[in-house]
Amino acid sequence: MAESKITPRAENFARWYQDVIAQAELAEPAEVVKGCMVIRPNGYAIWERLQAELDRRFKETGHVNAYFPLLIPESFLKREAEHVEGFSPELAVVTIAGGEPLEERYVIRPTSETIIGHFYSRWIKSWRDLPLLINQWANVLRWELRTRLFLRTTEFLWQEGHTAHATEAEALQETRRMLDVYADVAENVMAMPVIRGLKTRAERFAGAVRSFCIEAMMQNGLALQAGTSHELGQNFAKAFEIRFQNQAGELEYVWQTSWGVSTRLIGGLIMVHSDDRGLVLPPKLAAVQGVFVPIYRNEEERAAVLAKTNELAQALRGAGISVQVDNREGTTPGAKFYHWEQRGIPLLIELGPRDLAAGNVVVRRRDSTQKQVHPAAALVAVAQNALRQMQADLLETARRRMEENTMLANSLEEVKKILEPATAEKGGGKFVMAHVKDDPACDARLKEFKASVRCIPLEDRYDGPGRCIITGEQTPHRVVIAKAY
RNA sequence: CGGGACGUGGCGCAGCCUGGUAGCGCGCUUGCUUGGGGUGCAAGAGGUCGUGGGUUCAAAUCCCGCCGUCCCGACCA
Repeated sequence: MAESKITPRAENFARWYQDVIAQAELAEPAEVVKGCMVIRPNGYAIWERLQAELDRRFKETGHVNAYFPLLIPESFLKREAEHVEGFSPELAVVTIAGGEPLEERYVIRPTSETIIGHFYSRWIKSWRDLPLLINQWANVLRWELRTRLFLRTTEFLWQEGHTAHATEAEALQETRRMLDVYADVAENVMAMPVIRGLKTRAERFAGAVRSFCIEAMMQNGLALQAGTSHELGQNFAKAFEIRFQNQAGELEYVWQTSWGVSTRLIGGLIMVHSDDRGLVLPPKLAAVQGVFVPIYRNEEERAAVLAKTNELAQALRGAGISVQVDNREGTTPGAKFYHWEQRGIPLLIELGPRDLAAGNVVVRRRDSTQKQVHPAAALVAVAQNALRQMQADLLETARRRMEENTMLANSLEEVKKILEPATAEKGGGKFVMAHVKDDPACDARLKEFKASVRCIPLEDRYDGPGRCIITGEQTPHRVVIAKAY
């Protein structure tokens, strides 16, 4: 905490981001393994809230949780050609165990398609076994060259859903359904607007037929892939011999999907909402939605103020709002205000002798600089309303920012010009909508100036055919181009 | 792996150029004080200066090696 009071983001966005994490006590770089992180209780509470929201939706869609091994025989990875090619550069491999070199090496899972495929081949025999809808909460490890807390760490926490279906149509439907679940959580829980889309062939998951994603815009205009849902076709089914007997008695390969979101979401949350005073948590994600700061000068006032504070806190809890009373001694109210602001608590509620005498409370929303005085008797309704409104406002603000920073371009030069000032600084980045063919050669051209096709949006507002700005060929869609994390 | 910077109490840094046996801010501990936006004062605890070697009467400081970290690029949820 101390002296660093959050670097103004305009000065250095990367530094600002790290400061928010530090001030809010969310995470630290691990000291033992390069590029890993220690998620502190404040950060983990956010993850638990996300888990709860996701799990609830998974249950509604009929998924069950299971767990598969951390170590995967290297030969499993090699069975799907594209998959191993895509992941081998970033694998950590176990070569020695029990004091001796292993005859077969194990990789630490970068994702679990292969080992789950291995078991699915044993579990699935009949059409009656389908669909198989399993989710796993796990840690995975990818030896990335560069890391950034939450956004790209060597080890990260995620959920990975792995499903098997009898038909291609059903698998596609599943892929889209889970993409919608992700968009729902991003927008309605995290208040982070996203664009649903399809990845280009160059960007799709190694081993997938098609990859769908949700893309979000950070406050500096850079893009963040916030979740993916893959249509795996029969690629892994063929590699792992996952077959079932259909109702006609014929043996068929299953159609699979996989989908995941990770602790990266927390990074996105920070970069979308937080400000120079620290973290900003949307009410639905805050484990603690409100904190009372009692104010008093002497024992008599202390007793009266604390009594009233506790009474109001109970009333809020009774209404389903999670609140805490900051009754620490030896810390001044001002210090407490800063403390909770940095940690993103949505509502700050002051109660002092003046309020007590007038029957009031002072309420401030984290996303506002204004204090508002309300009758204490109305606090429950005021708090409920404020939390609801704050949730809506955060989404609206972020959505407006994304729309205002999205522009159309009709040539590669225009794209380049729009993205040129894009640096790590606030407002530098943009989303550019342009016609680009789904062709690896086009992806390569954009890469020349560090941009990429983030997705081919599913929403139709930017839709419509046109000529590719690179090849001149007719393409059916405008795509989202941006610089990304 | 290329290009840059940096390793000094828990955190952030100064000291290094011009060698003389380590200092500041924050945090922490104790006491008083204060309390409606980071109270103030006082007294404390805490460091073999990343590491190995060299030069020297003497090295945080100069020289060489190694290790590690961060930033920029290639890779990527």
